[in-house]
Amino acid sequence: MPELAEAEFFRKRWHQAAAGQRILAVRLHPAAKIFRGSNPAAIRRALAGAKFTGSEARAKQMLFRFSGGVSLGVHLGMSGELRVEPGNYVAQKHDHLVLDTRKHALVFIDPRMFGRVQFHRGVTPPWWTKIAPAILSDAFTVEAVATFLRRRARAPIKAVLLMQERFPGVGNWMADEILWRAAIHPKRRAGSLRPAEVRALWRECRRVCRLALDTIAGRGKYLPPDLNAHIPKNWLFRHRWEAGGRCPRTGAPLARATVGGRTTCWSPARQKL
DNA sequence: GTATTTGTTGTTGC
DNA sequence: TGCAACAACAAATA
Repeated sequence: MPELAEAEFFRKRWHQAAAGQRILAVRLHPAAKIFRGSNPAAIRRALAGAKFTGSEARAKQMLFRFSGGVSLGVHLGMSGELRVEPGNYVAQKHDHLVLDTRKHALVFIDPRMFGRVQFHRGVTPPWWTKIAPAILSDAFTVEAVATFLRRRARAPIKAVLLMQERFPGVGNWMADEILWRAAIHPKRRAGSLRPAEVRALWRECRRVCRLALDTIAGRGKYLPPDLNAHIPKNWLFRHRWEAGGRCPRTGAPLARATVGGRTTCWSPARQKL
C-alpha cells in the first residue's frame, strides 16, 4: 500500500489519536518477522508506560517518538497499514503490534510481513537521517536528477524512478503517474532523455508528491476518511488497475507490461518510445 | 492450481 | 567497480 503520501496518512492517523497520550500496554508477537533486527521484548519494556510525544514521516517511512528518549521506526512494506481501533479492540491474525492508550488501540497490520518495525534508544536513529533529501526539498534539483539519470543511463526510466536514494517515497503507482504526466514512455532508457524531458520529469515528481500529499493525507488538521477518498478521476491512479481502463487525458486505452520488474501502466497515445 | 500484488535486499553476471 | 536483472521474502485474492 504505502508510498510517500500513504506513509504520511498513516503517521497522521496514529498521531491524531494518540499524541500526548500514554501507552498503557504493548501487545506484540515476538516471533513476527516485522521485528527482524530489533528486540521485541525491549520494545515492550520501553514503550509500556511511555508517552507518545511526536511523529515524523519521510519517504515511505515513519518515526514515532516516546518519552524516555526512545523511538519506533515503521516501514509498511507492501501490505502494511496502521489503524486506530477502539480501546477494547481484540487483535486479529495479522495485527503484529498493538499499542493501547486510554481510549484507543494503535494497530500495525501487515499480512505479507515485508514491513518492518525498528526500535531505537534515542530521539533519532542514525538510519533516519540517512534517508535521501525529500523530493519537495530544495536539495531535489533538476541537476541532481540529470546527474542520477546519467549514472543509470541504461536502465528503463521507470526502474530508475523507483530508486529510493534519489526519489525517496516514489513507488509503483507514483512512478507511473509521474511518467504519464511528463509524457515519457516507461521503457525509455534513463540516459536517452533530452534536457527538456529531464526537466519535465523533475517538475512532475514534485507536482505528484505535492498533490498526493494534499489529496491523500489532507492539509493541516484535516485527515481524509480513507486513503483514496478524494483522488480525482483525471489521475492515472484511478484507471491503472481497471480492466479496459482508458487514459483520462486522451481517452485512448491504457497499456500494461512489466518494466523494471514491476507491473507498469501507461498511455501509448501520450507516452512514446 | 496459477498468477497477481502500491517493496526491499542479496546475488549473479556483464 | 559499478550497474542491471532477477529471485526471494509471504499471504491474500482472483
